[in-house]
Amino acid sequence: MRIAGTQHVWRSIPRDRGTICAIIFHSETPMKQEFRIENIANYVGQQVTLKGWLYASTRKGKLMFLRLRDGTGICQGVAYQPDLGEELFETLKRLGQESSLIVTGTVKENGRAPGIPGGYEIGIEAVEVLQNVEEYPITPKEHGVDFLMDNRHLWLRSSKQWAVMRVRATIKRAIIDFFDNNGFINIDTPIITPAAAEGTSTLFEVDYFEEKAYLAQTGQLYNEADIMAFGKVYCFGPTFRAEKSKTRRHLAEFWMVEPEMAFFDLEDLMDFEEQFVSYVVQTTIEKRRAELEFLERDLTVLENISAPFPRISYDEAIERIHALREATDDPELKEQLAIEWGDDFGAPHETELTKQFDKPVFVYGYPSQVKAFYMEPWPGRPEVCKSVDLLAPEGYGEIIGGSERMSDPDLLIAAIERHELPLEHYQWYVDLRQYGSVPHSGFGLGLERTVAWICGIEHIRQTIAFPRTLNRMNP
RNA sequence: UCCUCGGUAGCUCAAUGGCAGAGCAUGCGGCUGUUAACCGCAGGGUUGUUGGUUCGAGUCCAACCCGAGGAGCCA
Repeated sequence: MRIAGTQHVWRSIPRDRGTICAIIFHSETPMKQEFRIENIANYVGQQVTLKGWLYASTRKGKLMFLRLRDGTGICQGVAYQPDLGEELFETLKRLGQESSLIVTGTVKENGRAPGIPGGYEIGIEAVEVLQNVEEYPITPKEHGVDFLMDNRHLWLRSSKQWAVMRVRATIKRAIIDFFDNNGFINIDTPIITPAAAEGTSTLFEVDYFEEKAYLAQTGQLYNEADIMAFGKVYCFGPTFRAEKSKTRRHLAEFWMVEPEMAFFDLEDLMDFEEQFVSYVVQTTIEKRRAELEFLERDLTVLENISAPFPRISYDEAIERIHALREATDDPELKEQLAIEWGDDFGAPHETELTKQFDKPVFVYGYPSQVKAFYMEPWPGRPEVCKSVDLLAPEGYGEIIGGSERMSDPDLLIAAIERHELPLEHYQWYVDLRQYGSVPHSGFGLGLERTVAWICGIEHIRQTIAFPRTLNRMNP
């Protein structure tokens, strides 16, 4: 992990008296200072060189406005024919959208100038055209989803998609920082696994040297082994679900961060989760305000996200949904909200429930029958488990699922048998309860759902560069 | 897997069963403060596929293909 403004350079040293060593060099200026649009405010009055692409252009006679991208932002370039000369101005006039170019000019402050961040423009003095583009498919007009997804490799250049990916990267970084700064160690868990880890979802099958194997749906079970060695761990990687699900919050391949903590009970887990989510949201607002504002996200809603979050039991949630169902006059909603104790929540239940809160809400103590086999039973209520989901507000639904894990080996074996899972594949997992078992808890947070919520965007497919959905694997 | 909607120019969409259209994009021309600019001219079509009804099908019927929204399932 690189820290801002620093760089670690590994230089291997030749063998010297039988030892191999390495020296870490530390420097304040990792790279030659290059102009970047995101830092344009620091360059007012200076001549800069912008290496990038033409995002859009418009002109009015001998005056021309070019919207330029360099990967870090968008800024306006202004070209005036009498200053530039006829030949260069003609060249600019003929540039198509997404032409690659190197522009030299002087930065000026101007409130009228659009961009991210806006308010600055470059008075163009010279241009080197690397490639002039004839006809770029994505025009600055409306397009359909199918077309845009077919052109996802180009769509990523569009400013909204670009802004979402910038926010995503920051969220991911904030997640990693939070764990690294709170005593966690990052351990990678396997992607190829011999059996369904949770026994609850459909998996992608792969051929593993002529033996059946599956793409991982979670790293959690391995995390449980890891905490007995390291105390607190997290894994953060791709996760695969083969459900033929077709909704705005489902991907076949998505990224999940899963922390696991030894000597942690359900109460500790909720305390920890609300600190974690608050940190991620506040850090993202701080570092990506321009992008979130460009996405027209209501930041007052996000600024309110701080611990503590409301906590309700599954029993209370069911009562609230029953009351909502009584109160509504909409027959369709009445139908959708039908639920009995013991059922899992569907999307409409979560949506209506979370509308009652302006922060994420914990729902704890789900019926064991709707949850994975490894969750600790509630003391005195064996039909309920020590699970907790965190539901995001504004209808974004479950972003975290977690629980206290079973710590008793006999209970665990019984649960594995009850779920008809192959015990031989779980023997190592049972071992963890036989050699120094401790109470422990953990959770999984879906990165894309979190990005969708923080960015305030409709569909999860726009929160990952190249989404894998039921009907799409290309590009 | 189920329900609903859609597929016409590169893109977004029109077209009572009767000549295949517009805007954007592209090319050419005009304009000194544009924000998806504006004005004029030009080129651009196997109407998703197959079959059927009809004097005549983009339009009606059937099957299939592809996509979208939702449900279930899931984080």
